Amino acid sequence: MSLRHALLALLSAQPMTGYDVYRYFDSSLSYVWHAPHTQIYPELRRLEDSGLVRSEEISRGERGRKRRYHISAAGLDEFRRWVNEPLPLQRERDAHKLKAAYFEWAEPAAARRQLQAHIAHYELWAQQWEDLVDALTAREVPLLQRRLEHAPAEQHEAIIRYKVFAYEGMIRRAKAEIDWARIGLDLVAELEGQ
Amino acid sequence: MSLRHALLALLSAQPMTGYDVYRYFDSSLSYVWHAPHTQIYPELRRLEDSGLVRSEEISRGERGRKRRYHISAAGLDEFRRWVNEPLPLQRERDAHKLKAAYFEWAEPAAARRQLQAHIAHYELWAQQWEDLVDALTAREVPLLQRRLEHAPAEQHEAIIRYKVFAYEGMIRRAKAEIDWARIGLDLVAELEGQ
DNA sequence: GTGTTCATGTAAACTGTTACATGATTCC
DNA sequence: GGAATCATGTAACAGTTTACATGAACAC
Repeated sequence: MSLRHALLALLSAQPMTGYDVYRYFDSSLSYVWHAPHTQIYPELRRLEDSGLVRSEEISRGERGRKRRYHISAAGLDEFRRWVNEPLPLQRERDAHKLKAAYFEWAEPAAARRQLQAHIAHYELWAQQWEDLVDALTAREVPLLQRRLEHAPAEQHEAIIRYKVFAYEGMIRRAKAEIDWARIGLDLVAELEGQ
Repeated sequence: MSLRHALLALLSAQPMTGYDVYRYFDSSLSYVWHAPHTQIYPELRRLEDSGLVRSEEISRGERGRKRRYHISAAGLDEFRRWVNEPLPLQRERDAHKLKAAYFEWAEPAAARRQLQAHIAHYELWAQQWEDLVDALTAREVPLLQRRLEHAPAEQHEAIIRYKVFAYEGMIRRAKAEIDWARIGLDLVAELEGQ
Protein backbone atom coordinates (compact mmCIF):
# COMPACT_ATOMS: atom_id res chain seq x y z
CA MET A 1 0.00 0.00 0.00
CA SER A 2 2.94 2.37 -0.44
CA LEU A 3 2.04 3.56 -3.93
CA ARG A 4 -0.95 5.45 -2.62
CA HIS A 5 1.17 7.06 0.07
CA ALA A 6 3.88 7.97 -2.43
CA LEU A 7 1.14 9.70 -4.44
CA LEU A 8 -0.20 11.49 -1.38
CA ALA A 9 3.37 12.56 -0.53
CA LEU A 10 3.81 14.18 -3.94
CA LEU A 11 0.36 15.76 -3.91
CA SER A 12 1.03 17.22 -0.46
CA ALA A 13 3.56 19.55 -2.13
CA GLN A 14 1.40 20.67 -5.03
CA PRO A 15 -1.50 19.58 -7.27
CA MET A 16 -0.43 17.34 -10.13
CA THR A 17 -1.71 15.34 -13.06
CA GLY A 18 -1.03 11.63 -13.41
CA TYR A 19 1.53 12.50 -16.04
CA ASP A 20 3.33 14.87 -13.66
CA VAL A 21 3.57 12.09 -11.08
CA TYR A 22 4.87 9.71 -13.72
CA ARG A 23 7.54 12.28 -14.69
CA TYR A 24 8.59 12.79 -11.09
CA PHE A 25 8.90 9.05 -10.57
CA ASP A 26 10.77 8.70 -13.82
CA SER A 27 13.03 11.76 -13.74
CA SER A 28 16.75 11.35 -13.27
CA LEU A 29 16.18 13.45 -10.12
CA SER A 30 14.26 10.38 -9.17
CA TYR A 31 12.82 9.14 -5.98
CA VAL A 32 12.66 6.33 -3.52
CA TRP A 33 9.53 5.07 -5.23
CA HIS A 34 8.43 4.67 -8.82
CA ALA A 35 5.57 3.21 -10.81
CA PRO A 36 4.55 2.92 -14.44
CA HIS A 37 1.75 5.15 -15.69
CA THR A 38 -0.50 2.10 -15.96
CA GLN A 39 -0.40 1.88 -12.20
CA ILE A 40 -0.54 5.60 -11.46
CA TYR A 41 -3.72 6.57 -13.31
CA PRO A 42 -5.97 3.89 -11.81
CA GLU A 43 -4.55 4.51 -8.33
CA LEU A 44 -5.31 8.23 -8.57
CA ARG A 45 -8.90 7.33 -9.51
CA ARG A 46 -9.11 5.04 -6.51
CA LEU A 47 -7.71 7.76 -4.24
CA GLU A 48 -10.44 10.03 -5.54
CA ASP A 49 -13.09 7.35 -4.91
CA SER A 50 -11.79 7.13 -1.32
CA GLY A 51 -12.03 10.92 -0.94
CA LEU A 52 -8.29 11.33 -0.29
CA VAL A 53 -7.83 13.50 -3.36
CA ARG A 54 -10.17 15.53 -5.54
CA SER A 55 -9.65 16.32 -9.20
CA GLU A 56 -10.54 18.87 -11.80
CA GLU A 57 -10.46 18.43 -15.54
CA ILE A 58 -8.54 21.19 -17.25
CA SER A 59 -8.00 21.85 -20.92
CA ARG A 60 -4.77 22.14 -22.77
CA GLY A 61 -4.90 23.72 -26.22
CA GLU A 62 -8.00 23.31 -28.35
CA ARG A 63 -9.21 19.82 -27.62
CA GLY A 64 -6.61 18.50 -25.16
CA ARG A 65 -7.79 17.50 -21.70
CA LYS A 66 -5.97 16.59 -18.53
CA ARG A 67 -6.96 15.87 -14.97
CA ARG A 68 -5.25 17.59 -12.06
CA TYR A 69 -5.40 16.04 -8.61
CA HIS A 70 -5.38 17.94 -5.30
CA ILE A 71 -4.90 16.31 -1.92
CA SER A 72 -7.92 16.67 0.40
CA ALA A 73 -8.06 17.19 4.17
CA ALA A 74 -8.85 13.48 4.51
CA GLY A 75 -5.82 12.75 2.32
CA LEU A 76 -3.57 14.82 4.57
CA ASP A 77 -4.95 12.99 7.62
CA GLU A 78 -4.35 9.63 6.00
CA PHE A 79 -0.81 10.59 5.01
CA ARG A 80 -0.01 11.81 8.52
CA ARG A 81 -1.48 8.62 9.97
CA TRP A 82 0.71 6.53 7.65
CA VAL A 83 3.89 8.45 8.53
CA ASN A 84 3.24 7.88 12.24
CA GLU A 85 2.31 4.22 11.97
CA PRO A 86 5.13 1.64 11.93
CA LEU A 87 5.63 -0.22 8.67
CA PRO A 88 5.91 -4.00 8.93
CA LEU A 89 9.55 -4.97 8.40
CA GLN A 90 9.71 -7.51 5.62
CA ARG A 91 12.22 -10.26 5.14
CA GLU A 92 14.73 -9.62 2.41
CA ARG A 93 14.33 -11.23 -0.97
CA ASP A 94 17.43 -10.56 -3.02
CA ALA A 95 17.79 -12.29 -6.37
CA HIS A 96 21.30 -10.94 -6.89
CA LYS A 97 22.57 -12.41 -3.63
CA LEU A 98 20.75 -15.66 -4.37
CA LYS A 99 22.54 -15.91 -7.70
CA ALA A 100 25.93 -14.88 -6.27
CA ALA A 101 25.64 -17.73 -3.75
CA TYR A 102 25.83 -20.11 -6.71
CA PHE A 103 28.53 -18.45 -8.82
CA GLU A 104 30.49 -21.69 -8.80
CA TRP A 105 27.97 -22.71 -11.49
CA ALA A 106 28.85 -19.69 -13.66
CA GLU A 107 31.63 -19.02 -16.11
CA PRO A 108 34.08 -16.62 -14.42
CA ALA A 109 33.52 -14.15 -17.27
CA ALA A 110 29.75 -14.26 -16.75
CA ALA A 111 30.10 -13.75 -13.00
CA ARG A 112 32.48 -10.85 -13.62
CA ARG A 113 30.11 -9.18 -16.10
CA GLN A 114 27.25 -9.42 -13.62
CA LEU A 115 29.29 -7.93 -10.79
CA GLN A 116 30.51 -5.13 -13.05
CA ALA A 117 26.93 -4.38 -14.08
CA HIS A 118 26.00 -4.34 -10.39
CA ILE A 119 28.73 -1.79 -9.67
CA ALA A 120 27.83 0.38 -12.66
CA HIS A 121 24.15 0.35 -11.69
CA TYR A 122 24.73 1.43 -8.11
CA GLU A 123 27.42 3.96 -9.06
CA LEU A 124 24.90 5.63 -11.36
CA TRP A 125 22.23 5.69 -8.67
CA ALA A 126 24.63 6.79 -5.94
CA GLN A 127 25.60 9.72 -8.16
CA GLN A 128 21.99 10.65 -8.82
CA TRP A 129 21.07 10.48 -5.16
CA GLU A 130 24.15 12.53 -4.25
CA ASP A 131 23.17 15.15 -6.81
CA LEU A 132 19.69 15.19 -5.35
CA VAL A 133 21.04 15.64 -1.81
CA ASP A 134 23.08 18.60 -3.04
CA ALA A 135 20.10 20.09 -4.83
CA LEU A 136 17.86 19.63 -1.78
CA THR A 137 20.46 21.25 0.50
CA ALA A 138 20.72 24.21 -1.89
CA ARG A 139 16.89 24.39 -2.00
CA GLU A 140 17.05 24.10 -5.78
CA VAL A 141 14.45 21.37 -6.14
CA PRO A 142 11.21 22.89 -7.49
CA LEU A 143 8.91 20.50 -5.63
CA LEU A 144 10.76 21.25 -2.38
CA GLN A 145 10.34 24.97 -3.04
CA ARG A 146 6.55 24.51 -3.45
CA ARG A 147 6.54 22.58 -0.20
CA LEU A 148 8.49 25.24 1.72
CA GLU A 149 6.21 28.00 0.38
CA HIS A 150 3.22 26.77 2.34
CA ALA A 151 5.06 25.60 5.45
CA PRO A 152 6.05 27.84 8.38
CA ALA A 153 9.72 28.91 8.27
CA GLU A 154 10.61 27.11 11.49
CA GLN A 155 9.73 23.78 9.79
CA HIS A 156 11.90 24.35 6.75
CA GLU A 157 15.02 22.81 8.21
CA ALA A 158 13.23 19.63 9.29
CA ILE A 159 11.55 19.28 5.87
CA ILE A 160 14.89 19.46 4.09
CA ARG A 161 16.93 17.41 6.50
CA TYR A 162 14.53 14.45 6.58
CA LYS A 163 14.58 14.31 2.79
CA VAL A 164 18.36 14.47 2.77
CA PHE A 165 18.37 11.76 5.45
CA ALA A 166 16.21 9.46 3.33
CA TYR A 167 18.41 9.81 0.25
CA GLU A 168 21.54 9.34 2.33
CA GLY A 169 20.10 5.98 3.28
CA MET A 170 19.84 5.13 -0.40
CA ILE A 171 23.43 6.29 -0.95
CA ARG A 172 24.68 4.13 1.93
CA ARG A 173 22.95 1.12 0.52
CA ALA A 174 24.37 1.80 -2.95
CA LYS A 175 27.88 2.05 -1.51
CA ALA A 176 27.43 -1.19 0.41
CA GLU A 177 26.40 -2.89 -2.85
CA ILE A 178 29.40 -1.45 -4.70
CA ASP A 179 31.86 -2.55 -1.99
CA TRP A 180 30.28 -5.99 -1.99
CA ALA A 181 30.50 -6.42 -5.74
CA ARG A 182 34.17 -5.29 -5.77
CA ILE A 183 34.98 -7.99 -3.23
CA GLY A 184 33.15 -10.38 -5.53
CA LEU A 185 35.36 -9.41 -8.46
CA ASP A 186 38.46 -10.13 -6.36
CA LEU A 187 36.97 -13.45 -5.32
CA VAL A 188 36.20 -14.49 -8.91
CA ALA A 189 39.79 -13.62 -9.88
CA GLU A 190 41.22 -15.51 -6.93
CA LEU A 191 39.17 -18.65 -7.54
CA GLU A 192 39.76 -18.54 -11.28
CA GLY A 193 43.51 -18.54 -10.71
CA GLN A 194 43.38 -21.85 -8.90
CA MET B 1 11.03 -15.71 -11.78
CA SER B 2 13.46 -16.12 -8.89
CA LEU B 3 11.29 -18.44 -6.82
CA ARG B 4 11.70 -21.27 -9.30
CA HIS B 5 15.46 -20.72 -9.33
CA ALA B 6 15.61 -20.62 -5.54
CA LEU B 7 13.82 -23.98 -5.57
CA LEU B 8 16.20 -25.39 -8.18
CA ALA B 9 19.13 -24.11 -6.08
CA LEU B 10 17.90 -26.02 -3.02
CA LEU B 11 17.07 -29.14 -5.00
CA SER B 12 20.54 -29.09 -6.58
CA ALA B 13 21.91 -30.01 -3.14
CA GLN B 14 19.50 -32.81 -2.35
CA PRO B 15 15.95 -34.07 -3.03
CA MET B 16 13.32 -32.41 -0.88
CA THR B 17 9.61 -32.23 -0.20
CA GLY B 18 7.73 -28.95 -0.41
CA TYR B 19 7.64 -28.93 3.35
CA ASP B 20 11.44 -29.30 3.52
CA VAL B 21 11.80 -26.26 1.23
CA TYR B 22 9.38 -24.32 3.38
CA ARG B 23 11.41 -25.19 6.49
CA TYR B 24 14.66 -24.12 4.84
CA PHE B 25 13.16 -20.81 3.77
CA ASP B 26 11.70 -20.34 7.20
CA SER B 27 14.54 -21.52 9.40
CA SER B 28 16.40 -19.05 11.53
CA LEU B 29 19.46 -20.18 9.58
CA SER B 30 17.50 -18.60 6.84
CA TYR B 31 18.24 -17.65 3.33
CA VAL B 32 18.30 -14.84 0.81
CA TRP B 33 14.92 -15.95 -0.43
CA HIS B 34 11.72 -17.12 1.19
CA ALA B 35 8.17 -17.98 0.28
CA PRO B 36 5.04 -19.24 2.02
CA HIS B 37 4.01 -22.85 1.52
CA THR B 38 1.06 -21.66 -0.57
CA GLN B 39 3.54 -20.49 -3.18
CA ILE B 40 6.00 -23.38 -2.87
CA TYR B 41 3.68 -26.32 -3.51
CA PRO B 42 2.14 -25.01 -6.75
CA GLU B 43 5.54 -23.86 -8.04
CA LEU B 44 7.02 -27.32 -7.47
CA ARG B 45 4.13 -28.77 -9.50
CA ARG B 46 4.82 -26.29 -12.27
CA LEU B 47 8.52 -27.15 -12.22
CA GLU B 48 7.53 -30.78 -12.64
CA ASP B 49 5.21 -29.90 -15.54
CA SER B 50 8.15 -28.11 -17.18
CA GLY B 51 10.35 -31.17 -16.68
CA LEU B 52 12.85 -29.34 -14.49
CA VAL B 53 12.18 -31.60 -11.51
CA ARG B 54 10.66 -35.05 -11.11
CA SER B 55 8.86 -36.32 -8.05
CA GLU B 56 8.06 -39.51 -6.24
CA GLU B 57 5.33 -40.05 -3.72
CA ILE B 58 6.60 -41.65 -0.58
CA SER B 59 4.73 -42.81 2.49
CA ARG B 60 5.25 -41.76 6.03
CA GLY B 61 3.73 -43.96 8.72
CA GLU B 62 0.52 -45.86 7.99
CA ARG B 63 -1.52 -43.51 5.84
CA GLY B 64 0.70 -40.41 5.55
CA ARG B 65 1.96 -39.42 2.09
CA LYS B 66 4.50 -36.91 0.96
CA ARG B 67 6.04 -35.99 -2.37
CA ARG B 68 9.78 -35.69 -2.78
CA TYR B 69 11.21 -33.66 -5.64
CA HIS B 70 14.49 -34.36 -7.44
CA ILE B 71 16.14 -31.94 -9.85
CA SER B 72 16.39 -33.29 -13.43
CA ALA B 73 19.17 -32.83 -15.99
CA ALA B 74 16.99 -30.18 -17.66
CA GLY B 75 16.61 -28.49 -14.27
CA LEU B 76 20.37 -28.40 -13.77
CA ASP B 77 20.78 -26.92 -17.26
CA GLU B 78 18.16 -24.28 -16.56
CA PHE B 79 19.75 -23.39 -13.24
CA ARG B 80 23.20 -23.10 -14.82
CA ARG B 81 21.72 -20.95 -17.59
CA TRP B 82 20.10 -18.66 -15.00
CA VAL B 83 23.31 -18.27 -12.97
CA ASN B 84 25.21 -17.24 -16.12
CA GLU B 85 22.58 -14.86 -17.47
CA PRO B 86 22.56 -11.28 -16.14
CA LEU B 87 19.59 -10.33 -13.99
CA PRO B 88 17.86 -7.08 -14.92
CA LEU B 89 18.78 -4.46 -12.32
CA GLN B 90 15.62 -3.04 -10.89
CA ARG B 91 15.06 0.42 -9.52
CA GLU B 92 14.79 0.61 -5.78
CA ARG B 93 11.42 0.85 -4.12
CA ASP B 94 11.91 1.50 -0.43
CA ALA B 95 8.88 2.27 1.69
CA HIS B 96 11.01 2.95 4.78
CA LYS B 97 13.06 5.62 3.02
CA LEU B 98 9.90 7.06 1.50
CA LYS B 99 8.40 7.42 4.93
CA ALA B 100 11.58 8.78 6.52
CA ALA B 101 11.61 11.53 3.87
CA TYR B 102 8.40 12.83 5.47
CA PHE B 103 9.22 12.43 9.17
CA GLU B 104 8.42 16.12 9.69
CA TRP B 105 4.81 14.89 9.57
CA ALA B 106 5.41 12.41 12.40
CA GLU B 107 5.48 12.77 16.15
CA PRO B 108 9.14 12.58 17.26
CA ALA B 109 8.26 9.60 19.46
CA ALA B 110 6.67 7.78 16.51
CA ALA B 111 9.68 8.47 14.28
CA ARG B 112 12.01 7.26 17.01
CA ARG B 113 10.03 4.05 17.53
CA GLN B 114 10.18 3.29 13.83
CA LEU B 115 13.92 3.88 13.62
CA GLN B 116 14.50 1.73 16.70
CA ALA B 117 12.42 -1.06 15.15
CA HIS B 118 14.49 -0.69 11.97
CA ILE B 119 17.72 -1.10 13.97
CA ALA B 120 16.39 -4.06 15.96
CA HIS B 121 15.22 -5.78 12.77
CA TYR B 122 18.54 -5.46 10.95
CA GLU B 123 20.58 -6.29 14.06
CA LEU B 124 18.67 -9.54 14.35
CA TRP B 125 19.19 -10.39 10.70
CA ALA B 126 22.85 -9.31 10.71
CA GLN B 127 23.41 -11.67 13.63
CA GLN B 128 21.67 -14.55 11.86
CA TRP B 129 23.60 -14.01 8.65
CA GLU B 130 26.86 -13.79 10.62
CA ASP B 131 26.05 -17.04 12.38
CA LEU B 132 25.33 -18.61 9.00
CA VAL B 133 28.65 -17.36 7.59
CA ASP B 134 30.44 -18.95 10.56
CA ALA B 135 28.53 -22.20 10.12
CA LEU B 136 29.26 -22.28 6.38
CA THR B 137 32.96 -21.62 6.97
CA ALA B 138 33.09 -24.43 9.53
CA ARG B 139 31.20 -26.67 7.05
CA GLU B 140 28.57 -27.27 9.70
CA VAL B 141 25.54 -26.59 7.49
CA PRO B 142 23.86 -29.91 6.59
CA LEU B 143 22.69 -28.77 3.16
CA LEU B 144 26.22 -27.57 2.34
CA GLN B 145 27.57 -30.94 3.44
CA ARG B 146 25.20 -32.74 1.03
CA ARG B 147 26.35 -30.38 -1.71
CA LEU B 148 30.05 -30.99 -1.04
CA GLU B 149 29.52 -34.76 -0.98
CA HIS B 150 28.70 -34.91 -4.66
CA ALA B 151 31.10 -32.21 -5.86
CA PRO B 152 34.80 -32.75 -6.65
CA ALA B 153 37.10 -31.66 -3.83
CA GLU B 154 38.74 -28.90 -5.90
CA GLN B 155 35.36 -27.14 -6.13
CA HIS B 156 34.67 -27.19 -2.40
CA GLU B 157 36.38 -23.90 -1.69
CA ALA B 158 34.46 -22.05 -4.43
CA ILE B 159 31.14 -23.52 -3.29
CA ILE B 160 31.69 -22.31 0.25
CA ARG B 161 33.23 -18.95 -0.53
CA TYR B 162 30.49 -17.85 -2.94
CA LYS B 163 27.87 -18.64 -0.32
CA VAL B 164 29.79 -16.73 2.31
CA PHE B 165 30.17 -13.88 -0.19
CA ALA B 166 26.40 -13.73 -0.77
CA TYR B 167 25.60 -13.59 2.95
CA GLU B 168 28.31 -11.02 3.53
CA GLY B 169 26.43 -8.85 1.07
CA MET B 170 23.34 -9.20 3.21
CA ILE B 171 25.37 -8.34 6.33
CA ARG B 172 26.79 -5.22 4.66
CA ARG B 173 23.33 -4.07 3.71
CA ALA B 174 22.05 -4.69 7.24
CA LYS B 175 24.91 -2.66 8.70
CA ALA B 176 24.26 0.18 6.27
CA GLU B 177 20.61 0.20 7.42
CA ILE B 178 21.61 0.20 11.09
CA ASP B 179 24.08 3.06 10.61
CA TRP B 180 21.47 5.00 8.68
CA ALA B 181 18.78 4.56 11.33
CA ARG B 182 21.18 5.61 14.12
CA ILE B 183 21.87 8.84 12.26
CA GLY B 184 18.10 9.24 12.02
CA LEU B 185 17.73 8.90 15.79
CA ASP B 186 20.29 11.68 16.27
CA LEU B 187 18.47 13.81 13.72
CA VAL B 188 15.10 13.36 15.43
CA ALA B 189 16.67 14.36 18.76
CA GLU B 190 18.37 17.39 17.22
CA LEU B 191 15.26 18.67 15.48
CA GLU B 192 13.06 17.94 18.48
CA GLY B 193 15.28 20.13 20.63
CA GLN B 194 14.63 23.16 18.47
C1' DG C 1 4.48 16.75 -42.24
C1' DT C 2 6.91 14.22 -38.90
C1' DG C 3 8.87 13.10 -34.68
C1' DT C 4 8.80 14.00 -29.71
C1' DT C 5 6.42 14.92 -25.74
C1' DC C 6 2.10 15.29 -23.33
C1' DA C 7 -1.77 12.75 -21.77
C1' DT C 8 -4.62 8.73 -20.54
C1' DG C 9 -6.37 4.50 -20.57
C1' DT C 10 -7.61 -1.25 -20.72
C1' DA C 11 -6.32 -5.98 -20.12
C1' DA C 12 -3.63 -9.98 -19.43
C1' DA C 13 -0.04 -12.11 -17.02
C1' DC C 14 2.69 -12.73 -13.21
C1' DT C 15 4.18 -12.56 -8.26
C1' DG C 16 3.24 -12.51 -3.67
C1' DT C 17 0.08 -12.37 0.61
C1' DT C 18 -3.68 -13.78 3.47
C1' DA C 19 -7.56 -16.52 4.66
C1' DC C 20 -9.54 -20.85 4.77
C1' DA C 21 -9.10 -25.85 4.95
C1' DT C 22 -7.79 -30.72 5.92
C1' DG C 23 -5.68 -34.64 7.87
C1' DA C 24 -1.72 -37.69 9.51
C1' DT C 25 2.15 -38.39 12.75
C1' DT C 26 4.68 -37.91 16.85
C1' DC C 27 5.63 -36.78 21.48
C1' DC C 28 4.05 -36.20 26.12
C1' DG D 1 -6.28 -37.67 24.62
C1' DG D 2 -4.20 -33.28 23.28
C1' DA D 3 -0.69 -30.33 21.44
C1' DA D 4 2.92 -29.62 18.24
C1' DT D 5 4.69 -30.71 13.99
C1' DC D 6 4.49 -32.73 9.44
C1' DA D 7 2.28 -32.32 5.10
C1' DT D 8 -0.48 -30.34 1.36
C1' DG D 9 -3.68 -27.89 -0.78
C1' DT D 10 -7.55 -23.98 -2.81
C1' DA D 11 -9.14 -19.32 -3.36
C1' DA D 12 -9.42 -14.52 -2.98
C1' DC D 13 -6.98 -10.55 -3.06
C1' DA D 14 -3.21 -7.10 -3.69
C1' DG D 15 0.50 -5.29 -6.19
C1' DT D 16 3.43 -5.03 -10.31
C1' DT D 17 4.78 -5.63 -15.13
C1' DT D 18 4.04 -5.87 -19.94
C1' DA D 19 1.46 -5.50 -24.05
C1' DC D 20 -1.74 -3.09 -26.56
C1' DA D 21 -4.02 1.29 -27.63
C1' DT D 22 -5.28 6.11 -28.72
C1' DG D 23 -4.92 10.85 -29.66
C1' DA D 24 -3.65 15.92 -28.97
C1' DA D 25 -0.02 19.50 -28.77
C1' DC D 26 4.26 21.27 -30.02
C1' DA D 27 8.67 22.09 -32.16
C1' DC D 28 11.30 21.78 -36.39
